[in-house]
Formats: sequence, structure tokens, C-alpha cells
Amino acid sequence: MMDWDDVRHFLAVAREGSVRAAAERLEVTHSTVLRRIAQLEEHLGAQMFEKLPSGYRLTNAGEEILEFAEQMEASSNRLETRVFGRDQSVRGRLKVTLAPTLATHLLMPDFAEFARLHPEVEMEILPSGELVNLTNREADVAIRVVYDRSTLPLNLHGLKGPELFGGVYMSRDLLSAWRAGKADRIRWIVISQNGVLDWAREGEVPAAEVPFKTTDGEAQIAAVRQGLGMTVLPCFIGDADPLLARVPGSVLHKHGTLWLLTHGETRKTKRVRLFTEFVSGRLSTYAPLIAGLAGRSD
Amino acid sequence: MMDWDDVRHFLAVAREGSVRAAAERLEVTHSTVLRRIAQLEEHLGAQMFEKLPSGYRLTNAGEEILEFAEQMEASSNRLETRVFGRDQSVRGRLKVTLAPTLATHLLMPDFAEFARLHPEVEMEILPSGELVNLTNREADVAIRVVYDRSTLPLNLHGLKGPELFGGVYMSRDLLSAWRAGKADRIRWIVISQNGVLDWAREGEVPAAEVPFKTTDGEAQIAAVRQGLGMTVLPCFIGDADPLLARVPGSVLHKHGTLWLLTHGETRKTKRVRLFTEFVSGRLSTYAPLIAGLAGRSD
DNA sequence: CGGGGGTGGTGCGAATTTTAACCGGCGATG
DNA sequence: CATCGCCGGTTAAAATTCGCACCACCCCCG
Repeated sequence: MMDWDDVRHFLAVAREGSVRAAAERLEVTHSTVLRRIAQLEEHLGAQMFEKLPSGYRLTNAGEEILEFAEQMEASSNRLETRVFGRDQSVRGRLKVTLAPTLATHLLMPDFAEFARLHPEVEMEILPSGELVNLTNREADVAIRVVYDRSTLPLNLHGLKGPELFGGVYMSRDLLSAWRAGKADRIRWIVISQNGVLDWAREGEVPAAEVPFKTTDGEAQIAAVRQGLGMTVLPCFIGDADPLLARVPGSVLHKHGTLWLLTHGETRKTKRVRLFTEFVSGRLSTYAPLIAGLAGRSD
Repeated sequence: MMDWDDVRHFLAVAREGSVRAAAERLEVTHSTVLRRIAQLEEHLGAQMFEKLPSGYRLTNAGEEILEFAEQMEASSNRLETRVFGRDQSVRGRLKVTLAPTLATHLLMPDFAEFARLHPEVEMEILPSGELVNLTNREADVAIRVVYDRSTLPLNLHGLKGPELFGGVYMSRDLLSAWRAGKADRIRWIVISQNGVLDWAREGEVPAAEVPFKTTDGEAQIAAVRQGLGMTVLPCFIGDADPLLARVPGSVLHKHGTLWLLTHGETRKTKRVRLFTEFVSGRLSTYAPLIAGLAGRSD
């Protein structure tokens, strides 16, 4: 029996005029397309294309079957839109849990856009530092920073995101003052009960003995923006804030990898799929920022 | 992008009602079908089947997309028949479907000769009691006994053959014994769940009350050759078998007319034309035998 | 109540497909 | 005429898919 998927490859080649261009559109390598076209021609026992040095051109036989291939495509499209339309009509709640800093400083605009694009999806954002139990349906999607992949629960489906790095930041004003000799020793700003991490001590800026303690992440950010001292922040916060700059000589440190976690059952639903694809796309565009590669050099 | 071949698997499961049956038709293992259905459902984000212990049953979503899947299949079939119809080389595959009895007791020697005459034609004989769908290209030529001409599908091209008659036969030994008075009442041999046709009761030979039931045509023939009783057979079997004789006083009955059926597209093909012309010629030489006019008078 | 035949589901090694990295050729272009 | 980009084609290695051997379950029937 013929492999129907070969017809999809045939259509792409017929339209693009070359195997390589078709491969790019199909998001495979050109050798795959080459093999599938050969397979189709072998099965049908006829040449569909003239193999010219400049590309593939349809033969008469190819022209004749093009019409039917397009019919298949039309049916396939109607099939997909039909099932999409079905599920779109189903309103429902979509619960997302993630670290508070990710929500407020990175993804909230994207959540807002997703909500505008899909007004029928009732979104619920649950910022939480703890790992929420997805199996209990406390949330449909979790966005987590994972350092050791083996700690991921096996019953969850994970979509790997970019790697997340952190750096040491202080306010630009404080940095200028220090360079001008107006500030000799800079305080560390730490979240209470967390000590200062060793790798952060490597900067050129000498640290004051007494740290400044805050209770949560937001207060910590407010403090560093006010020029109270320097602190460790994820790069996507520090690099994105025009008031902040990296401490000279400090190095980046990998906090872990971002993962989009979904539960097996709810993963099949259209809302969850839409959301994960949407967020996954955004995360990959943010990848340089998240990994600290978009750091300002000024 | 969706794998179009998954739709083919979906169709098979939807029709067969179970993954295993679909797998057999697709000539793969059921685990493959299982995976492909799961993949399709995952991609579409909807359940296509209810997974019951007794098998897979279409959900509403599945019912809705079934229509489009069938459209894809129809286009795929038209594509294949079109490219096949273009093919004017004698070399290639030729699928023929016909009733099992016609194949084994009448035409097999002719098929063999055709294969010898045209060794480049890859012949495939599909004996089947059911009407095979020529439009699906499950076969290129069908040889069928048709009683009512109006039941012929309009999209097929028919070449009329001889009329086919059946008669009542018993073994010569049994007939001698009966004539000698050594066998008083003769059993009817019937294929299970088929009663004895009325017109066959007209013979001089009295029938025993209890019929002998067989499961298929071949067993029926073996039974009558063994002298187990009398039975209704096409004349081309009964008259051609030296062990059998017509039951005295019985009359012939028209079963229908033989037709050589071809599909419009494939009919243009050289090997289909060669084959139909060849078989048509043979059938007309066999016409007296098939019509029961070659019955022995001894 | 045991057995046979049907169902879906799963884990793993094997087979197949896909990828990635090369060629050599062709044409436009600087 | 060198070079750059795009083309098809080939190959070995990586990744994925498939087939096989099972399992549990269900139902029917002796």
C-alpha cells in the first residue's frame, strides 16, 4: 500500500520546484525528500519529476496526479480545521504554575497576549515557589527551572526550554559612584536565610561585611534598583532592566534548564497544546536573554 | 505537520472496529496501529476512539473527521488509478478477482497460459466470494456472475461473457447404484445456511429428508464425488468431471451471465486489454460448457 | 471452572528511517 | 575567472519506528 505521507512530500516538491526548498518547508532534510519521492515513484511505477540540475520539474504524469494530491491536501486541511473547531468551542480552564519571578518579569506579557488570542480559554496563573502536583490537576502546565534532569517526575511529559543563567547585578548609579571612588565597599543583598553563593564573590568589587537582607525576590529587586548594593539575579531580569548592570568581573552561573511540564491526560487537550506551543515559541525567542547572552556591554 | 499516513490507519480502525483487525488489513502489527492512532490523537488534540475492552469505537469527533478521511482515501485511489491508467507497458502488476470456483475449476489453466505468454506481467489472482471494489484498485479486472444486469456498477466497464447454467449432479457410482435399486433415497448436499433451491427438486430421484451440510464449495464437490448424494453445481464443473453425472430428469437453471469488469481508467492499460481479450476469447470457446450445452448424454 | 479466542496495552531488540556531512555540477555575479 | 549560492546525489551514523513476545482482561462455551 502506498504511504500517504509520500504524497505530502510530492506536493511540496511540485510547488517548490526543488527538493531542497521542499525539504525546508517540510522541516526535514533534503535527502529524506529525495528518498520519499523515489519511494513514491517506485510504488506508482512512473516518473513524477524530471531530475534537472536546476531542480525537479513535473512530468506529464506528475501534472496529472497533482490534482489528486491537492484534493488529498484539501481533505486533510478540512479534517484538521474541523477537529480544531470542535475543541475551540469547548471553553475551559487552563491552570499554569510557575516561579513568581518568571511570571512577573518575563512571561506575563505573553500570557496576556495568549489570553487575547484565545478569549475562550479561562486562564489561571499560579505563581508558586513549590512544585505543584500536576497529576492532581492542581495545574495543567508547570514551567519550572530544573537543575538535575533526573529529578523530573516520570509521569509528566516534559518539553525542554532554554537554559537559565544568573549573574551579579547592581544599579548603574552605584556602579558609576564606585568607579568614581565615591563608594568603597558594596553590600550584598540577599534573601533572608539564604547565604551568598560562593561563585558570586568573584567580582572585582569588594563586598561589605554586612549584607542587606530582604524577605522575598521582589523586595530584593527593588533594593538593588535603589542602589542599595549588588545581588544575584537571573539574567532575564538583570539584563532587561535599564537601571541595572552586571558587576564587573563577575561570571554567569547556570541555574538550570527551563522545562514545560504537562500531564499525560490533559496534554492531549487543545488548550494545553496551544498554550505549550505558544510559550515554547516565546521561550526560544527569549533564549539568549534567559541564558545571559543578551547582556549589555555598556 | 500531521502524518497523512496516520489517517490511513485511522480509516482502517474505524472500519474494522478493532486495532488488531485493522492491523491485519494494513499488514502491520497491532502495536504499530496503536502507536499511530495515539500519535494522530495527540496531534489533533482529541480522542478519535472510545477504547472499549471489545474494541475501538468512534467518538463524535472521530465520526466527524471520518468523512474527510474518506475523501482523502478517494483522492488517493483516483491518484493511483490515474497513474496506472497511463501505464502502457506490458510489464507490471495485474490483479484479477473472481469467484473461487471459476478460478480453480475453469480458468486456472488459462491464467497459467497467459502468464507463460506474458512473463513480464506480474499476475495476482484474488479468489473471493465478495465483490471487490475495483475503484479502490484492489483489483484491475473482476470476473463475476451477474443475474440482474442493472446491479452492475455504472462506473465500471463490462464485457459480456457467456451465460452460466447450473444443474443437479451426483456421482456415476451412486447413480448406477440407485438405478440398480441399491440406493433408494438420495441426500441433498448443501452449503450450510443455504437451503436447497426449489428448482432442483424437480428430478426423478427422491430426496432423503436429511441433507448433508458442508461449509464451502470445495467440500461440497468432494462430497458429491464421494457419492454422498446429489447437489447443485455449475455445469462447467459437473459436466467436466468424469466422476459426475446429471441427475435424471433434473433441469438446468440459469445462474446468471458472466461479465468481465474493468475500471474506466485501468481499462486503457495495455496489459488489462491483453488480459481481457485473452480471457474473453477463452470464455467464448467455453460458452457451451458454461451454458450446460456440452452435457454428456451417457 | 478451565480453556480458547478475542480485545488493548507494553517493553525491548531489531530494522528502518532520518539526519548530518560531504561531493560535484551548474549559473549568476562581482 | 573566482566565488558564492543553490542544485541533486551519496554515505555513515544517529534517531526513530516497527515487529515480536508478552501481559492482563473479557467473554463465551464446554
